[in-house]
Amino acid sequence: MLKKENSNNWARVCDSCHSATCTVYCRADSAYLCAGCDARIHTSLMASRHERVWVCEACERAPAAFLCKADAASLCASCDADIHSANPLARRHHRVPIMPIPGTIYGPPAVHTISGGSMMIGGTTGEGTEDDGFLSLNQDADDTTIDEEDEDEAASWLLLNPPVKNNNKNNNYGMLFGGEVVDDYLDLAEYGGDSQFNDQYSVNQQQQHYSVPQKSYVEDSVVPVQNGQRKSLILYQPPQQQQSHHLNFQLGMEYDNSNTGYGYPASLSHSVSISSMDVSVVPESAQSETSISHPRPPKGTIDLFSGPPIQIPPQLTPMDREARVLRYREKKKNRKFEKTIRYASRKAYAETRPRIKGRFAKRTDVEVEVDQMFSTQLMTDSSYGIVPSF
DNA sequence: GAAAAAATCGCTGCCACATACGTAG
DNA sequence: AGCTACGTATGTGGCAGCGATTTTT
Repeated sequence: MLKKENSNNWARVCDSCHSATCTVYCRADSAYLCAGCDARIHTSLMASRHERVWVCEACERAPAAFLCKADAASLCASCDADIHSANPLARRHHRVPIMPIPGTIYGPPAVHTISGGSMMIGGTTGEGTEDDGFLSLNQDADDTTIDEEDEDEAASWLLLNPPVKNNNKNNNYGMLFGGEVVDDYLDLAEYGGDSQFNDQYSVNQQQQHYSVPQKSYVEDSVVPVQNGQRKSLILYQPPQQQQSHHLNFQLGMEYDNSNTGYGYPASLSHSVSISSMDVSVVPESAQSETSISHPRPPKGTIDLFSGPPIQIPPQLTPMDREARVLRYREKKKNRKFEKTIRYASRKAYAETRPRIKGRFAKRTDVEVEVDQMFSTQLMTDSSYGIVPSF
């Protein structure tokens, strides 16, 4: 909805080149700059310290004042007021004051000087990984937007703490270290299904290894909900776990908390809050695990979900944060959106099954006989049997 | 420009039944 | 421990229906 207004002819042009549409506003220079000019001007160390903010994505004429999480858009005060007073739904959009863009966003990565999750609000961190998109000069504005969203999404993960449901007195759940989230959060559904419970971190081990999932058929990734359900969960953290740990980061590696039997309780959900573009079809079992926001606790168990939300403030170091963002991006890149067929035999049967308006219909006796004859003949002709399940 | 209508899009539930899985004997 | 029988749960695809969103009038 914001983009409609972007197409107008009133977008402010770059004060430097006077040709391209501006994307950032430099407060030090009091200048609106396009991506190219901003990169050129602010690549030097001194200039990179200029405080800049994104230009409002709606009017493209004023510095952004707020970041709307729902729209993933930076908006000036005027547009923010207009857009978010339009209807009750819009009013509920979570907006935060926009933060200045740290360092140089187009050149080499800026040195991390900001710690903690709140640095993410502006949508940039100056990270310099090859694919993080911050950003080469050749990349266009769309890429910028995508990377903003990507970064913001990653940030939203980092800002949250994972739920830990304490129903096993011997487990530390492998989820928290010094108030921070261990792998399972960013590695949600790395292998899907039960396998996520195998992701473990060994406090006293320095070596890392992959936890081989027992059921590896679900490869889909799950983006965690940005707020709401998971936030409201109670975190438990054994005191000794708070002391220290090594975050032996390697891209794509799984941590191993071997002294945890299960990283997650089975009833814990990975709620999904993603756009329709990000929706991937997953097997029903996996889907159910990821879509039930508040599973009803079994009888005799304590409902840890019903209490007031308790949040432990994030204590991420910049290195931790960077590691997680990288891991998040890696996983996002490897996400699979195809539907995973677990049982080919069932697929084969479903495809041959008679339907009425798309629904499976009962087979008549004649159809059953014909089908049996057909399948028998096939077996004799080509040794065709039941499609093996996998 | 605003409002209403129409069109489009995306998600969800339903159905039957072979197969997987768990339990008891 | 291994086997069998039985009951229950799961997964599969295409369509209708619904709500949300976008486009047209």
